[in-house]
Amino acid sequence: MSSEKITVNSKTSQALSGGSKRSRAKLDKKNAIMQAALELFSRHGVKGTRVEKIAALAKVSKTNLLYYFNSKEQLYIDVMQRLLQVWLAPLASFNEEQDAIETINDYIRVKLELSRDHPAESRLFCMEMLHGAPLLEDQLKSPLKELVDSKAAVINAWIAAGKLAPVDPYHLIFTIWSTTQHYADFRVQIESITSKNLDDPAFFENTLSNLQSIILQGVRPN
Amino acid sequence: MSSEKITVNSKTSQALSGGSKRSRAKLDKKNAIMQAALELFSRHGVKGTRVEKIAALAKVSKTNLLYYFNSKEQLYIDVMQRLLQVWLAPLASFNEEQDAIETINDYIRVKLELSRDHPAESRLFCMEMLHGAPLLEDQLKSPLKELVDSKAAVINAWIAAGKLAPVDPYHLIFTIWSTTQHYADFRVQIESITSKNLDDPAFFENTLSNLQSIILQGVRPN
DNA sequence: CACATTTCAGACCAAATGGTAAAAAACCAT
DNA sequence: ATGGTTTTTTACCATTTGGTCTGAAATGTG
Repeated sequence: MSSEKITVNSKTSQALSGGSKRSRAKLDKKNAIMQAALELFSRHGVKGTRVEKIAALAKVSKTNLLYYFNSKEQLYIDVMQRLLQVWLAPLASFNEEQDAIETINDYIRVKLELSRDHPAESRLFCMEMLHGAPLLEDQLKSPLKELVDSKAAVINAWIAAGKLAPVDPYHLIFTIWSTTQHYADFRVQIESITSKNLDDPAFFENTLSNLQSIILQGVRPN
Repeated sequence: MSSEKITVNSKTSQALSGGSKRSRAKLDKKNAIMQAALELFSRHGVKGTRVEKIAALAKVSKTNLLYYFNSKEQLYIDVMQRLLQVWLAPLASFNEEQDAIETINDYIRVKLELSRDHPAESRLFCMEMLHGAPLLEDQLKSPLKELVDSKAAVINAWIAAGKLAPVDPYHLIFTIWSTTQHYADFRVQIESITSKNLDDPAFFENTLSNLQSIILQGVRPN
């Protein structure tokens, strides 16, 4: 009860007086905690992560963490909430007026950059999916479907205009999602097999051009 | 100690007298437990799964489960062990003498069938990857790399013979893995967006032909 | 600078849960 | 049947761990 009120108050004060010394430190700390939580949740799952470990990684005490977030579950929800914003943004750039091939190439690049720069987000999203995405039911169901539907319409328009080969837009989107995210989620496997990782710029470019080539041209000769 | 001996004895008796009433029931029970464990582990992770729940799903008592498997961790290891055999088998069919296009098409189909028929296996494998695959370090590192290396050589031979467009074989394999497994691991998302699932034969064939088309021909027109 | 308010850390608690001990039941060969 | 072996159950324990309580320290303000 009381702690809930505190959380509400803190958010309000942040929103109102964004620059005070206190609320600044508070915000920094919350961010540090969420970052640490994201890292650990995405590796070990929510159940597999001890609050103590998150606190240690964020360099705060366990009690202090619980002061900012009412419970581990609440922290998880907050982390997922923020994650979704980052995660669903890139797709919005699909636009009928743009060049089809270029847009797809760019999208593949952006998604692969996300895998390189935000692997924890990718893993956590993936893990939530494996769990059956219980708490994304509302978040995802309606808004995501509408977003994808609208982008599928764009792709269909490209196809109708002869800019793309006939393909089911949904499967194309799934293909781009899966191939790019794979490099974050299955990183250990990929490193084990190739002895490289996406942080190596050469490997990144090589990966990118191969994915673009496969998705655009395919592997059939000629 | 003593329980370990029991396990060894039981395995021996199974191997020697495969048909006795007891060892038969025992084997059935172990299978039921492993199946239940696979299902729950793949959804909630090892930490997120209570032994009691596994037992309930397998219709045995918790203690009885612990009688067959020394610990939850041991059960997990056994489940992963069995899973790996199923999981890595299909790749072995790649063969230089076979037709390149046909082999790849077949492989995509087999992998997609696995996603349809063994989604729990796919999820558990995926989850283990997200965790950093700690216990696959030895299981996977060397054998898998060698297997993939040898198949990459086959693909390179196909390319040299003009049967395939020039592509990095590793990225091609990763692409096939990621796209097909995606339909098991992100099932909820895919169902949410398309309102279909792989168990629908029409959707399965549609998915299959789209994946084959993208990977072989790409989406660039003409 | 003194007082009120916010923030923190260490001790502590209680529930959840993996695992054990020992007895009871089921089973099988002789 | 019966003696011994294997499987199952009942009762229980010990640890882990999310979360709270309390007193102290830091902080901001009139």
